[in-house]
Amino acid sequence: MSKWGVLVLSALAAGTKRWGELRREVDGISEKMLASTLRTLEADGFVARTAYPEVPPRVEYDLTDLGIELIQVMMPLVSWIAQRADEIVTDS
Amino acid sequence: MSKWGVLVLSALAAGTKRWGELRREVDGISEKMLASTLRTLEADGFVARTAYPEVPPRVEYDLTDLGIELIQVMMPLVSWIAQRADEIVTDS
DNA sequence: CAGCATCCCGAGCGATACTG
DNA sequence: CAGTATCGCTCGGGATGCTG
Repeated sequence: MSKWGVLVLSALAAGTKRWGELRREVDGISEKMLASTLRTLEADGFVARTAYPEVPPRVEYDLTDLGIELIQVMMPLVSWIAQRADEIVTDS
Repeated sequence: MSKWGVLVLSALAAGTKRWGELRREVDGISEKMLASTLRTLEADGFVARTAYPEVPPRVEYDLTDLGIELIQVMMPLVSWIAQRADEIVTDS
């Protein structure tokens, strides 16, 4: 899982999100990357996708139980890295 | 940090290791990847490199305090992934 | 609105060979 | 023993344009 996976997961940690919201909230992500990231996360069972047969179309994404477990064990690491970011020669 | 970074860090968690030991213990890593991984980890301050001016040359690697902190927050995630590996469509 | 298709480029990385 | 040098290919991922 890439950097984008972590960011999308973090965004969804706050609750259900629509495609457009994710696109806006996950800073710097392209449509292509958001799409493929979501497909991967869905395939891995971390997020659930719900499409509503409406016009205009509405699609919602939220974390599965597995996804919730994942961000819970991932959060300590992420915040630790965030805190230590200054001391570390950040890669990108 | 890549997959190799995690594996090398994990190997060093058990204590000081020499180049050859790491090469043998980190399964599947090439010399090039071990070299560049170690250089990155050293630059980021996670591992310390100690070269002894002997013949034949001997170089030892061990975790710094920062590196120890890192694997401590990383371990829960790694072991969680290891446990759930079956349920997840593993990528590579 | 929520995507998919295509082109393209550079970083990542494996294999192999060489060195102090 | 502990690396460095070079080649070549794969793949992430940005830009752009199209669709139901």
